[in-house]
Amino acid sequence: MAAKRADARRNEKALLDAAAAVFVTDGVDAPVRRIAAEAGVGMGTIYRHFPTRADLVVAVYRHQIDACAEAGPALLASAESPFAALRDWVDLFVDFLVTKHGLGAAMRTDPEGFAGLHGLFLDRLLPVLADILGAAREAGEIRADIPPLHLLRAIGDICAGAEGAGPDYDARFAIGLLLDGCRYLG
Amino acid sequence: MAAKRADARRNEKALLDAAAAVFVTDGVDAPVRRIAAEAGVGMGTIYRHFPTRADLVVAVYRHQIDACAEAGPALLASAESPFAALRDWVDLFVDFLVTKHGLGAAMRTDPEGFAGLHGLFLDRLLPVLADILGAAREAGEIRADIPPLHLLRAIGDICAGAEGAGPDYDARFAIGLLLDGCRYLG
DNA sequence: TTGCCAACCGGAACATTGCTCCGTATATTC
DNA sequence: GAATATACGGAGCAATGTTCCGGTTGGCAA
Repeated sequence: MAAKRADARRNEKALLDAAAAVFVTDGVDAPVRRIAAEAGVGMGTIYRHFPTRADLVVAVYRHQIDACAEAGPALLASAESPFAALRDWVDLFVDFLVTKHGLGAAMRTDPEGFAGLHGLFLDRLLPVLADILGAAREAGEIRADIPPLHLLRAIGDICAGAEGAGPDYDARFAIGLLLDGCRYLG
Repeated sequence: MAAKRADARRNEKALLDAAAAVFVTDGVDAPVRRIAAEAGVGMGTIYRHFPTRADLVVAVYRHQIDACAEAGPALLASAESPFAALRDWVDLFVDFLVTKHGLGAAMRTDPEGFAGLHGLFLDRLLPVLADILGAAREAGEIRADIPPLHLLRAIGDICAGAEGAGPDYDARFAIGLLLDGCRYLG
């Protein structure tokens, strides 16, 4: 594992910065050429560093996902109850998602390509949500049969769909409904 | 309003049939050329009859949406309770959505273009859902503050996201959670 | 410091796809 | 059967993803 050349490292960082900026304004579907231009590099360079668009997306968002994951235990410790912690953490997750224009649609259009990002979500966030759900279940606040995967996906899908839904629609209401559904004991 | 020429009518029907077939196999994002080829017409013809892809999609799915809308009152009359009718009708809606590969992603990628389809959903389905929700509310089965639009969108988004989610994920579970959330009284 | 080579870069070139435009063909009418 | 309006087909343009290779440069050895 030889060290990369200095120009390679420089270009990689330039690409990450450029991609982060362009993703915010143009969404994750932004043309490759635009990202390359923003970074001041050629087409070849972007494909050499990030063979697929998903590789670039993963690299850009990885630390944000990590931050969300790491906030879980703290919320569980500080919140009034496990269910309150669940609400807080879901809020955090939603905050992350709503700024990612087109991410959901992109992941749906090209599921194979985004397997890496999908895996990142599952590896980092699913255990955190599972812990919080477990605590809430033990406290008797929610039903026993809520699979964390189902809750996580549904929240992600609702956020993805909320984009550009007009001002009279609030994704958080539907997500609140979902969480209330977890507490419906029948 | 002069009558269309015979060949024009024939081609329009050929296009609708071809589009319906191609949408099932390749999704609503299928290349225009493929649909034109399947119908045995040229590029110009498809764009003359259906200026935008959404026009074609709307034409293909309109009667399916109508059928779903018209089933609402019957379900409300025959089901055990308004909430049971709600569940039945949502099942119908989900059945419709899960076979429309890529529809959700397409509507998200190009919200303006699919305004027509979106309007169709709102015009035809929203009143039906509103009626059912109203009956359930009057029966005291659900909360009073559930906006039909929010429920409809959330269901659509979850279905859209469920596509290609792997065998260990069931969109209907999350949707059941959503409906249970409607009955959580607090 | 200088020279060499592997690593890296840039962008031209190709493939796919959405969409338009116009010369040609045909249905309809008289 | 001729005239006319309508419709058709597909070539062509633009945007974008992706690959490939000749040229360039950073890092190391002498």
